[in-house]
Amino acid sequence: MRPEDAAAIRNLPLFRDAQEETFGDLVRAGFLQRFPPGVVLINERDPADFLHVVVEGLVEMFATSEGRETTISIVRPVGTFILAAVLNDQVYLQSARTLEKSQVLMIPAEMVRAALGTDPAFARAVVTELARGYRRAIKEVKNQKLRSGAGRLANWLLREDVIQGASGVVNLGFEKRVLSSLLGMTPENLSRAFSTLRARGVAVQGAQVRLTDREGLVRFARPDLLIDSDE
Amino acid sequence: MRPEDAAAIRNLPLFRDAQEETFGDLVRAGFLQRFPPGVVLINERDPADFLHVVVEGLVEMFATSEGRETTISIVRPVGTFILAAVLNDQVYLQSARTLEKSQVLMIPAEMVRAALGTDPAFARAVVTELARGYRRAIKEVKNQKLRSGAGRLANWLLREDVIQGASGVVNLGFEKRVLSSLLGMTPENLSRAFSTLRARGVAVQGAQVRLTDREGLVRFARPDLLIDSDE
DNA sequence: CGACTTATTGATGGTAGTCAATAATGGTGG
DNA sequence: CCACCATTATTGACTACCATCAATAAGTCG
Repeated sequence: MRPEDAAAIRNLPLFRDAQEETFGDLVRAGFLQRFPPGVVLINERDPADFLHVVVEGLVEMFATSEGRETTISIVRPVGTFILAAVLNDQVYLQSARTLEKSQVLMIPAEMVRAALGTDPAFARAVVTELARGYRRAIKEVKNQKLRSGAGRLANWLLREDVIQGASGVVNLGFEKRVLSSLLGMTPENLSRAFSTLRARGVAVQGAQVRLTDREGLVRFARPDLLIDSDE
Repeated sequence: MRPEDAAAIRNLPLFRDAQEETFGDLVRAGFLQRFPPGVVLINERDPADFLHVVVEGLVEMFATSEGRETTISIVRPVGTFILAAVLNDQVYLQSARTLEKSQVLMIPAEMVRAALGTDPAFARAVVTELARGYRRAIKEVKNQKLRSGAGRLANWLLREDVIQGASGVVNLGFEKRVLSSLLGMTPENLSRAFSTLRARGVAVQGAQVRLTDREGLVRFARPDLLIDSDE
């Protein structure tokens, strides 16, 4: 692992306050692996063997049931996934696949659970991280139950614009097919939702989306801190 | 508080492994209050001041945005709510109101956070409980995104039947209006979903639902362990 | 370049939301 | 206990949103 990657992981909220020894143990026990795009890293229903940290690339968390599939979230560097399953020693609820060439650190679940007992600061960080994930999931339930497809897209665009520097140009980091699944609609419907937003100053050109009327889009989207904010 | 109530709370996964002292501190610092039906106990957007334990009665967790409202979950005795907001010292994402005459133990958030640091067993239980809540929320996202209204109703009925003793008779514990909101549809649509399920042996009579063709209902509902199971 | 995947657009059907009217239910006060 | 009233539940008609199917266009990658 490159030193700057180790530093980035160390700086994650989950590891920032951990003791040096705890962090060292976890990273030493972990495997850093490289994967090409499109590789399934974990399968729902499998027992949770590793905590995963996306060091580089892009990972899609998705779930299936009865032949249908939906994207739950996108994990960018440096982010972790499936902490909950690891902690309670359960099966994964979600599958994960790489969307790009990616580098993933895999830490044995047993090590994570052990560290919980020996490092109170780490335990506290785990609590914070879990609570954050829980609240994110509740927000997503609200997003799905209280908004239409176009509303979800509009709010996603506004949020993504801020994340990318509020330049008014959003770069979709992945295929529209994936975005549609993340937003809970079909690809066809996403196209139509984009058309609907054209009147609100949303101009799509390939993977680039220009927001030319932020005010108007906000009026339409009606962002809600209790759904769209990070905290 | 009646001794049997204290015992029931002590037996909650969240408190079962806590030290006697921790548990005593928390309960002594708490207020046990009685509320009539329809009282709003907490409001989304308010800072999280208390961890709530439903000792008796029934509490609806719900959320609003832009004039729309949806039920997120129903908390029965003995269950807790809004642990995540309490732990991270944040505002509530959900509101809570009593559906029946209820008795609620309110434990100051500060006490809970303090106990986290002094009682490792309690901290471990908090981690488990948070992970459980997180996974429940992810399952609800899957339920909403992967299933139709009638599918959600069918699976809810099957699950509720098991909870109530698998007698084939489900007693709705609250108004259909609330159930419809919990399942993510309008009351009118819930009525129609019940009609749809009549062909699958679902007979509604007021608050009682008789399942006369469990096999057929299962074939229609296609329950999924990764959505419908408790763990 | 050519084959394959992804994106868009149109046509159509189904699922769900809204509005309105009526029936059933439940709580309250007499 | 009953009558009354307010709320809830159901049903119908209509509309809006979304999924599916199909065809074409646009990218992408070997």
